[in-house]
Amino acid sequence: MSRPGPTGDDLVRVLATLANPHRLRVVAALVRERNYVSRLARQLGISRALLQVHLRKLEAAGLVSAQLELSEDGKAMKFYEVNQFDYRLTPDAVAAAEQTLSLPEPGERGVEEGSRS
Amino acid sequence: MSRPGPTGDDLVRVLATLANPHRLRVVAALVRERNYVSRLARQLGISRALLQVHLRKLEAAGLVSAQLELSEDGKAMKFYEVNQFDYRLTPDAVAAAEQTLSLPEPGERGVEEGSRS
DNA sequence: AGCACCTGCTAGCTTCTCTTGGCATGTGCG
DNA sequence: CGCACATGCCAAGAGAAGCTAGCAGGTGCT
Repeated sequence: MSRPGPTGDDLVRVLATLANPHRLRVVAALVRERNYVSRLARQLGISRALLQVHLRKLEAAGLVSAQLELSEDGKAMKFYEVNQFDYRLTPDAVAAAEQTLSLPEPGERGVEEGSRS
Repeated sequence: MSRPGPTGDDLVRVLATLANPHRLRVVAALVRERNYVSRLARQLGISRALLQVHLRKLEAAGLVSAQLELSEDGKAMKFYEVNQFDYRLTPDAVAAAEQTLSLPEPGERGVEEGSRS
């Protein structure tokens, strides 16, 4: 129950987002501690530009969220933290999500069978 | 407990594999019915070559498995079916998996802090 | 033989993702 | 002012993924 079941498209987006070592590390790091971009970048050992891209994707997928804050010494820092989420991957869940996928594109198929045998 | 918790790399592989509309449809189709390549391709409306690539990836990720069988009329057909799987995606699960990721690559970070403030 | 169906492989084009490097802005401090 | 640190954006190259088209082999039926 609980989740109304994510849209097929949503699921794909989330999976694609999480299917990356860097983003996995980012999420893990944010789970342990709320953090701001520059610091996070230093800790993870990656460039800010790169981190930002990943954070952007994570945010777009709804996995993390950010809020701009001012440090004591007046600098503006963007803090990120993970959102609560819980996706379950099972054959049935996949089958359910599949039904809410957007257009496969061209013509449909019904039962294109009926020839041999 | 149950699941020993998938390796970070495993998780990434599975997520990357499932993060694709076609593969999601393939899995969904196989959940409903065990099927062989050519027929599945027809039903999904995609080329065999393409389907094979996706099936290969799904198999590599351990999500489906195949077995070669002979139809009554002697033709060799490769049947695919979904494997039982159950991955859970939560912040903590991600944090746990992250620890078993292979080499981030270059130098580690410890506490590269310690400058300002 | 010719046709219908099954399987498998690959060269090659196209498209998307990742990642770097540079540049711009703003604030506080010596 | 110049330095350190924070944010943001973007052009461009490298590499990975997706997809098509074509060819190969094999079996059974008419």
